[in-house]
Amino acid sequence: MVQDLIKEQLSLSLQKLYGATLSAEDISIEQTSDDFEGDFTFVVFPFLKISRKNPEQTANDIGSELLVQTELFASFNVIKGFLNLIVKEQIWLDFISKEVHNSSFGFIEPNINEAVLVEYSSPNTNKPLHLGHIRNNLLGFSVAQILKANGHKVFTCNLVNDRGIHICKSMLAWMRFGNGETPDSAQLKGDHLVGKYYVIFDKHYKKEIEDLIASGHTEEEAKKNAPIILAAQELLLKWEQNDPETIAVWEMMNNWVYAGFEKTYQKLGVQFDKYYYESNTYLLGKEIVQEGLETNVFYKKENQSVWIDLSEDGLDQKLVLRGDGTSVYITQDLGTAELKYNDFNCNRSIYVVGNEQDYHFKVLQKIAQKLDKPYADGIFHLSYGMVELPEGKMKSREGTVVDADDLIATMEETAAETTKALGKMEGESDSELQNLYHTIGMGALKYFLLKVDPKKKMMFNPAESIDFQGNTGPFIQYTHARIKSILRNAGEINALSFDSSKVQLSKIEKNLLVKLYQYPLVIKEAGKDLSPGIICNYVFDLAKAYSSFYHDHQVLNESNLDQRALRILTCKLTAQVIQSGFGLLGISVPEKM
RNA sequence: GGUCUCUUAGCUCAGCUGGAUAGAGCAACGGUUUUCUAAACCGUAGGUCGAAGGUUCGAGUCCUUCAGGGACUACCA
Repeated sequence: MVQDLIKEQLSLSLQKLYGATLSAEDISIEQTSDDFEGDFTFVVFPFLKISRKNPEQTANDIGSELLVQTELFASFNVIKGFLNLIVKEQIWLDFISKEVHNSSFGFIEPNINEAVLVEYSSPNTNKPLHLGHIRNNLLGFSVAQILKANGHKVFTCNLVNDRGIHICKSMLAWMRFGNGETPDSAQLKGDHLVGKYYVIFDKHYKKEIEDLIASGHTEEEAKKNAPIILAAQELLLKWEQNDPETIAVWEMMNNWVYAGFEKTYQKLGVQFDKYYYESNTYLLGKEIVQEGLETNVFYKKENQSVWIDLSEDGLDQKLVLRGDGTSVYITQDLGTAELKYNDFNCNRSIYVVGNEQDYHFKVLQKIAQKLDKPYADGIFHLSYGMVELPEGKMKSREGTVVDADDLIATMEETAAETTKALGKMEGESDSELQNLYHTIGMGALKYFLLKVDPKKKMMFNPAESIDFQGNTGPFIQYTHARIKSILRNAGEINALSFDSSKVQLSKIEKNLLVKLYQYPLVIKEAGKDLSPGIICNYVFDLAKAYSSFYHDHQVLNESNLDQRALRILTCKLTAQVIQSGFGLLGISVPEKM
């Protein structure tokens, strides 16, 4: 990369002028801001102590030295302590000639030794997926792609929370009020049907609480002693005792849900290398608890419950096993962590889980470290913020959720309406159009969710539908479609080349080439931060740079054939990078729209 | 109460390890199409970066305090 060459040269210059012994890695340069002329900027303020001259003089000295020393630069200018370097145009021209034929431009060579496991999605099986789950799924999928692009061997898994009191609630409601209803008989996706009974349960539960309070009980008592919640708890107990009838209902309803989830996953375009089910793994952690007791990492209280004291680490005392010997959440996670390590042997394990569980994962990692687990340091909680609605947080029980399937359908409808209104796709077949609507609708939704920094909570206002203009997925998809249209009309382009001495770069053209040039760095940065948002911002900038270029420059009608070839190749690489970048986000790009 | 986290334009968000005059999109206003897709392009307007101190040649970015939001702090998962 040019940046590296420049740093080396700067290191040499500083050595020569001031006797400074700085390696290239110690030197940082930045992109020159748009308001100034130049490609790269070197800030000299930190070096005034060794130059013992004023900022301008120092920058000029270094600039002059660089010009004699290397062929890289065309010129430089100095403003205050900022040395702006302009590299020779040939650099950019060589770059496009070379990379336009590289189909994996920007990707790092795979390295088998750097295996990473990404766990994401991890739904409960008592209700359908909502907008928050979509964010989780898209993040997990995208992060996995980004890590692959960074050369890691990546596995993905989904830990399904298929057991517990919440499922029993849906089961109980269905057993009491369902009259044998099935997804087929109700004409409802399985996950929605099960979710329906979760809501029914809650309705009855609330009613019973009200009645109890009316008859003189406190709210707390009422919540604990409502007959229906007691019945649900009894059902859980039966489940744990392997009662055949209970297990049968549980399996049936879970299978309904899985069939429903599968459809949603398909629409979202996510998939997993392996599914884990808590019903299979929830007992595993107990062995680890035993192990920790033997090494005195854990201790037992009088009532036989097992704890760990993390107060020295700034955390609290934490229960790891109940007095009756049943496991809690952390027990299961310890077991699952061990299992995942045995299955995949990854030195890094990323958990894509909401930030409400920050504390839980701190505890999990701490415990693993105290137990000297080889995977302890590799545990990483990719914590993302909640999606909030204008009226606050989403709550399934209260019905204030944006349902995943509904939202996807709405996005596709909007895409269809917009496409029809523009009337550019007349004459295409129905199946192609359906595909296109899906591509555009999902493009809008995915981009909308991924462009926000994962760590931050985000706002979604259902009343204002997701935009298709400006900084959006469809705008970038549209940019791609326009390029493809040019390329279709350009004829044979694979053998195309140009003579650099016969072309000239306008400011806009150069800007576009420089943007393309940055793609590999962007992939690295996104990989380091595990942030799809970085890719979004970059691809948007690229699309904008291209749109400017497209508006101001003719491609196919350019009479200078070398210039024409250069522009066609620039178009080609731009389309390639848009497609590649969007691929990292799980968004596809249409040929026409 | 304690721990963590967030606060940038009317709205939704960018702002890389501290660097030049804080940027986009939407919304508002104005302009651009006989020429490769106007889901586009160009422009105008919009800001004490929550507040106050501090560190630094330089702070939206680092530190402290405060204010306001959110999460967590269960023998729930």
